Amino acid sequence: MKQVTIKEIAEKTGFSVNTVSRALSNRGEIKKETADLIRQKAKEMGYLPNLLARGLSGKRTNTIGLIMGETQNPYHWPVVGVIQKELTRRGQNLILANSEETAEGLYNAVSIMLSSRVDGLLMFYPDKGEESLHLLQKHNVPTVLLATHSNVPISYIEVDEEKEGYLATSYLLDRGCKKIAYISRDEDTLPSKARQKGWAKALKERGLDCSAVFTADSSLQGGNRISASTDFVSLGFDGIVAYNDLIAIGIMHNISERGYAIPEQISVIGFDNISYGEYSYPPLTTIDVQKEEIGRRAVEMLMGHIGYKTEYNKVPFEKVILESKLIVRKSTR
Amino acid sequence: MKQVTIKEIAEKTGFSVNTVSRALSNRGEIKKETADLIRQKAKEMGYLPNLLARGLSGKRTNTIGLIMGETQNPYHWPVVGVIQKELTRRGQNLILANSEETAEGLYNAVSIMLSSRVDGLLMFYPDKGEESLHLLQKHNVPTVLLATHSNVPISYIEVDEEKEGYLATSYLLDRGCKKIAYISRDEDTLPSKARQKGWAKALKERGLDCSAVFTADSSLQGGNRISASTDFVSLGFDGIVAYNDLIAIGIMHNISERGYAIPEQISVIGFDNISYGEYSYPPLTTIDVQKEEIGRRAVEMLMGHIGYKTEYNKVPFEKVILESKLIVRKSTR
DNA sequence: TTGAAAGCGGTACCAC
DNA sequence: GTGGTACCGCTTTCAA
Repeated sequence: MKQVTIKEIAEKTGFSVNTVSRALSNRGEIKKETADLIRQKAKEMGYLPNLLARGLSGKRTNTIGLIMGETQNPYHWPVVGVIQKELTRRGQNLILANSEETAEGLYNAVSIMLSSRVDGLLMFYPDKGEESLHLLQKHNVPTVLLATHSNVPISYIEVDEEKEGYLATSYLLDRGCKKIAYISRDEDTLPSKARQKGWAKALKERGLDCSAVFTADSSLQGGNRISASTDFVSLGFDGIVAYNDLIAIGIMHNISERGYAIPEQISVIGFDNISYGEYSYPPLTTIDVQKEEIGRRAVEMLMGHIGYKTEYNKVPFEKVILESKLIVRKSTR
Repeated sequence: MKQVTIKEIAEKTGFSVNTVSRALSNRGEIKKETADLIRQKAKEMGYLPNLLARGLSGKRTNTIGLIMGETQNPYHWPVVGVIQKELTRRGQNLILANSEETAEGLYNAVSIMLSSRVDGLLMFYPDKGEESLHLLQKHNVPTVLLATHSNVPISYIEVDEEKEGYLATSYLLDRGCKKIAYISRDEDTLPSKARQKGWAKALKERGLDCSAVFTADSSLQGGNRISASTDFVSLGFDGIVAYNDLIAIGIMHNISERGYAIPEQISVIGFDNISYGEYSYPPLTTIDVQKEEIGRRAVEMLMGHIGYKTEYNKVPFEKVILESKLIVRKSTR
């Protein structure tokens, strides 16, 4: 079907395109009856605004870009879910792209967003590809980083991962663990390093050795694999701090398969509090990151920045650090 | 930063906007040196095409819409993942919207897609809101439904859920189960009904009663809850066919907590083969739906339809039914 | 092979 | 309050 345009509505109603335009975007001075009549007619004709045209001529596109990385990590979805909801609620549309977790992929994704003339951008930043961030800055696009920060002054909502690592490790220590390994993620990312740092700090405080660092893919399989190739229990470990829940659950699976008892012989703790953790075997003790809150705050902050930008033509720098808390379940003694 | 336009490039290079346009979208006749020179200059100036303008004047937007429902169901993630990858590979952009799983939400989502002038649409159809589908038809937008079908002639990729239900139930029966319950999802959706039908068919074939239908939310919690309020084992059930893996895992969790042994006292089987299933306790026997394949085929089909439409100005109707297969793990005897 | 000019569907500014 | 009109940035005839 040929799309109905405001011009056609103008012809049918006898008003000018200008008047029709204002009636349909309820803006500017216009008599109420005129507006009602036009809207009525528009509805009848099945009019749907052309967002491309609107975005091209207007100052804003009412479109926000979201760049994801690991689509398969359950951690991200609750964040994406609230972002979607919050944006819809505010009448903003959403364009999605993926960084493929490479610098090049990120650059492409950012370029697409820029080309799409998004009003603002939300991204899970894979802490590589600073040039992408510079590009963003150059184009002056309001951006909020989700659950990370960068060296470039771009706003972000994040969590204090080092503190999380410290919190988790201290808990294991308090419960009597003596030899605790840290499982980092494959590509050493900022959050993984930060949690490791917190882990090391807690161990050092008690005069313990902090060299037992292993590496796994950020996935259930990754956890399973590292445990399959490394028999933590027989190596004398009685505690494992895994970079995230996915890895932790993978490890637990393998440890149980080997016939060891969790938490009696070894405690396992993860991070993120993904929904599945409550249903793993045993239910996973973890550090809860306020995922929904990250999404909500990020959208709020972004909208604020967009407003600020349209007013003063510069985008502010702002940051928020959210508190995480321990969720004790059954994988730790 | 002010965006660079082709007009500016035209001024700098001394060519006309037309020539620049063709050089940048490598289209039409143009001397190679001219093109190279223009592209070079464009790069230098940091030119990024304005997709809004391009979409407005051209025939296509190179943008595909994706409408999701349950963002939180892991079942969807791999599908979305490949869709994203496949679209990126083909230079297509992605707009995301959510139906909130209501007819109204779906209608809004579809409207946004139409307003965004997407070339094509992919959707997880929550089998309600036929009017949304009619709207789509009216606007002649190529659409492929993911993992469902509808009464409206719109193309789809789906699985034969009834057959799946039959397959799962028959397996339990073959392994000696005598009394098998079906857990449907809260809102009786098409796939849930279809699997139930298959379950009933298998039972009837053996002259068994098929009235034991319970209902749960499509979530881990939902499964846990129904099992918490209904002690299946003490009611004499020795088998459970759950609408999906999420519910199945939730139920297993609760059954284990009650102190019953799976599969010795009761077998549990799910559908979808989500990644958690391999790591649940016990590892879940399930029916594998080819999730990546659904995404891949859907994109392929959609692109085909878009091409067809630009040529003949009508969108074809096509359907694909994918085979599912049993994955035996440890939750069934 | 290249250029001029007319849209694409809206918005916004300036008259009336 | 309403209408005329010049754009927004790009593609697409049609000429040259």
